[in-house]
Amino acid sequence: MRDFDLKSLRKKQKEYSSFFREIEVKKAENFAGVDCHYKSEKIICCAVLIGIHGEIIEESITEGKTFFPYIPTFLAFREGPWMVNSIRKLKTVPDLIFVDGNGRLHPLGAGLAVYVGVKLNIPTIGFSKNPMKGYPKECSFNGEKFLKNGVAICRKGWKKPVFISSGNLITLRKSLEFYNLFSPTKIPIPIRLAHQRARLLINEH
DNA sequence: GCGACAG
DNA sequence: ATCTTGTCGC
Repeated sequence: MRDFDLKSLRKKQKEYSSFFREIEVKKAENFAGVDCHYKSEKIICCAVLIGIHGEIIEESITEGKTFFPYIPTFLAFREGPWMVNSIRKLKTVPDLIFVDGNGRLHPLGAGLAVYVGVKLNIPTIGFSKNPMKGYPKECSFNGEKFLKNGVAICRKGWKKPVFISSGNLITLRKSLEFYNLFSPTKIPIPIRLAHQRARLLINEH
C-alpha cells in the first residue's frame, strides 16, 4: 500500500458530513443490503435487493483488488467506492440501503453509510456489530441506549450490543424502526443476505 | 512497550 | 475483514 494523505481525507470527511441530511424517508418498498469480503488483496462487494416481505429481487457484485488499507475511522475510503458501484449495478434503485458499517456514529459524522448515502443520494442506515472508541462494549443494559449520533441496542441473550445510526436522508428514529422491522435476528436481513453472498462468492474462484 | 476506533 | 470445529443453547 502506498502512502495516503489522511489530513486531506479528513477534510473530505468533513465535506461528506456537511452533505448529510436528516429528513424523513418517504417511499420504502425496495431495500438493499451491502457488504464486502476479502481474501488477501482481493475484495468482493455484494448488494442484495429485497422487498418489504424479505423476498429477494436481485443482486449485484463488484470485485477487484483493494486500493486502500483498513484504517480505523477511514473505512469509507476502503469499502465505500465498492459499495457505491455495487448499488449502481442494481437495475432497481433502492429506496433504502442497509450498510455494514457506521453512519453518523463516527468522530466526524462521516462513516461508511454516510459516504454511500451522500454519493448515491439515497437513504442509508449504518449498522455495526463492534463498538468504536468510547462506545459500550458489553450489554450492561437492555433495550436502546442513545448515544451522540446513533444508538446502541441490547436484546435478551446478547453479550455485545449492535449500533445503528443514520447514513443519509433518514432520521435516527426511522433508522431504528427499519432495523427492528428487518431484524428478527441480531443482523438485519438485508445485510445478512449480502454478507452470505459475498462470503460464498469470494471463496469460489 | 502498551493500548487499541466500524471492516 | 481473515485464520478456523465443534459445540452449547433456545
